[in-house]
Amino acid sequence: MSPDPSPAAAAAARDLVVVFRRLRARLRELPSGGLTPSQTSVLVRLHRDGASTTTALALAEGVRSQSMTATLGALDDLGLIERSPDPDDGRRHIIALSAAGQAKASADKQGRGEWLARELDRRFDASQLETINAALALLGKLA
Amino acid sequence: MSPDPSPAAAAAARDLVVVFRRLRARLRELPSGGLTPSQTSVLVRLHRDGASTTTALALAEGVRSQSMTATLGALDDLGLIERSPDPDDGRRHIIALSAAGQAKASADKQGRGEWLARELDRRFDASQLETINAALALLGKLA
DNA sequence: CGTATGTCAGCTGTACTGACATGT
DNA sequence: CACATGTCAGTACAGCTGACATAC
Repeated sequence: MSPDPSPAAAAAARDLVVVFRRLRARLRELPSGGLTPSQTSVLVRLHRDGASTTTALALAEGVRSQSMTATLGALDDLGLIERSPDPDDGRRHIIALSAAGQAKASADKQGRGEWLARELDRRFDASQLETINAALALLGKLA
Repeated sequence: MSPDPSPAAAAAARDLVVVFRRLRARLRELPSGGLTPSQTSVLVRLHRDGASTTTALALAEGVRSQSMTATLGALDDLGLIERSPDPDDGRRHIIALSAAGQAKASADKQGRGEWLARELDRRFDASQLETINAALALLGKLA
């Protein structure tokens, strides 16, 4: 018989899922230039951090490599990335933005890819952003 | 040409999706008694807040009524809820836990339904929980 | 040989839109 | 009549596991 959770913890647990579900729905209805949310996320990451590999991208996004393969396949079909063999390790492929991918990532700064960051700046001041980042750091430890 | 987002906002935007994706994956691998996360969420809500209707539950969970219908259909098939017509309004159905649903919701306090709340209590102190709740309140305004 | 990388195929969960029957 | 409630059907997205080829 474990004790009941504190009201603060119960409220947080209750709100976490709902808040995030609503944020995702909000993101989904933004202009995206025909890309899905996960595709946009990878495109923006490549633009920000430069070329990478399937496994590294999967780790950064918090998904399995098989899931990342699917996302990269879609981006490849759209001609937004280029997969070239790593000269140092034949198992690896270097994932880099194509010229079209570069252009799309830049254009997307006005769209979904950067919407959340701009919105956070628009709605919140520095101390509120600090609260959000502190909370994210805490929640990151749970996973 | 909008200005680049602040570093704090960019970091928050970057981490938000990944942290939540990992939390969901963590939740998914917990003992669930055969229920999916969305089913558990509705079951726990009915147990906590009492009987409701399809539309009210959809609002509370932040989804469309059609999506809630699917979740309720699954719970109904499992015999965990009962849908009875509202005597005051023939369009509405009262959604209530069955005896089996009551039992399952109680048992689930040790499982997924309450895991997050217990974990929050275990890992964090009152001021950290306050930070998390403050951040969730802020993020809720975005959606 | 065992290990790591990447891919393909198939499955599940979740929410969506559109269309519809029914009751207020 | 317009409007609200709930349902069914079809679709999209995103993650998963298992199996496999290839390279270290």
